[in-house]
Amino acid sequence: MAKATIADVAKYCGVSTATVSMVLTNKGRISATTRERVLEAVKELGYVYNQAAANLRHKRSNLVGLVTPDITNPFFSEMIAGLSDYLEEQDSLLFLANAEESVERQSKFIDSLLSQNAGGVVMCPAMETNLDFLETVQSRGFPIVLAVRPIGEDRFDFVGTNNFMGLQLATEHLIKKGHKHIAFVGGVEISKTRSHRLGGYMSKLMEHGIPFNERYIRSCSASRSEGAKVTRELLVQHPEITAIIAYQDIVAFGVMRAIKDLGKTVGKDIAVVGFDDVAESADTNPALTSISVSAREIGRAAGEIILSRMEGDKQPYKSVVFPPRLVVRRSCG
DNA sequence: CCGGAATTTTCCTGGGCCAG
DNA sequence: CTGGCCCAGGAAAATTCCGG
Repeated sequence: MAKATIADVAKYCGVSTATVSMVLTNKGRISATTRERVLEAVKELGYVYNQAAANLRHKRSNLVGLVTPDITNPFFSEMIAGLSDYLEEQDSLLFLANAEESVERQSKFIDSLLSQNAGGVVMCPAMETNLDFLETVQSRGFPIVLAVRPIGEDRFDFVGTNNFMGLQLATEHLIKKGHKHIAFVGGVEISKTRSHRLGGYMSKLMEHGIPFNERYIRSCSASRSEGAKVTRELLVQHPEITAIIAYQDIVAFGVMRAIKDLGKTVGKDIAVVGFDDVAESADTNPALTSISVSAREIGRAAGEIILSRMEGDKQPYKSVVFPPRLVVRRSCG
């Protein structure tokens, strides 16, 4: 049995499809009796409003795509929660893609968004993303909002945080507590975000006349185990280190584990600061001091921009940058 | 009988029109 | 006026058509 359409409803109660449509959308002038009959027929036939057909008619779409490099990363989960909250409030729908840092998967996803008549996309672009491709897509009327990953802010709308400042806050905090041997663990070398954070770190060292030691800088992928592994090596080679700033909280969890494994105490022997202020960070033992970047807010703001672009907002590209905050917990003593 | 061309179907909307 | 219908219109798949 085929799905009921507006025509079935119309036939069932002896009116035209136009009338049914007007009842369903609360437009036009419909008598109360007709309205009731139509609604009853809808219930009787189990008719479900076909939004896709309506969008086709309107030449618009309520579908928004989201590309993330890693949905298992709690930072992105938070961001997605913010975005999907907002879209839901606005009766829009989210299409999610987990691109895993693959440029191919990313562009394939954009192709399917286009063919699904989606209205736009929020992207946390993969690290080697080709901006020309995105710009072409955008110039053909498919709005794109870049989020989190700071690349090409001047050619697209952007929502994110100030990574430079975030690491300045973290570094400053540790320096004020008297630390001189502060390491930086995590992130992958090609990441622009990482360079910004490193920049913030170095600027504060310099400001306080602390020599920069490149052996204190270690990269690793975004996982606990990697963070732990790298930290074990680091601490064995450099026992003078008294503080570690992790590129992100997940890595910080690994850092803390490694410190414990080496028989030292987090917050007493070695201070740890994370980045992202993921929910779990308040619950670790000791709780993790972290840089909060309001991932939810970033998600919401991205949603606001993409929907307004989809409605034809032609203003120049804008950047919304949420200032990071230092959240002090026990991991720094 | 084939392959490409033309038409219909699928869904819904809304301006304009018409009959009480 | 009021209440309701006609019909075009939009993309692509499904179907029909038609000349060779």
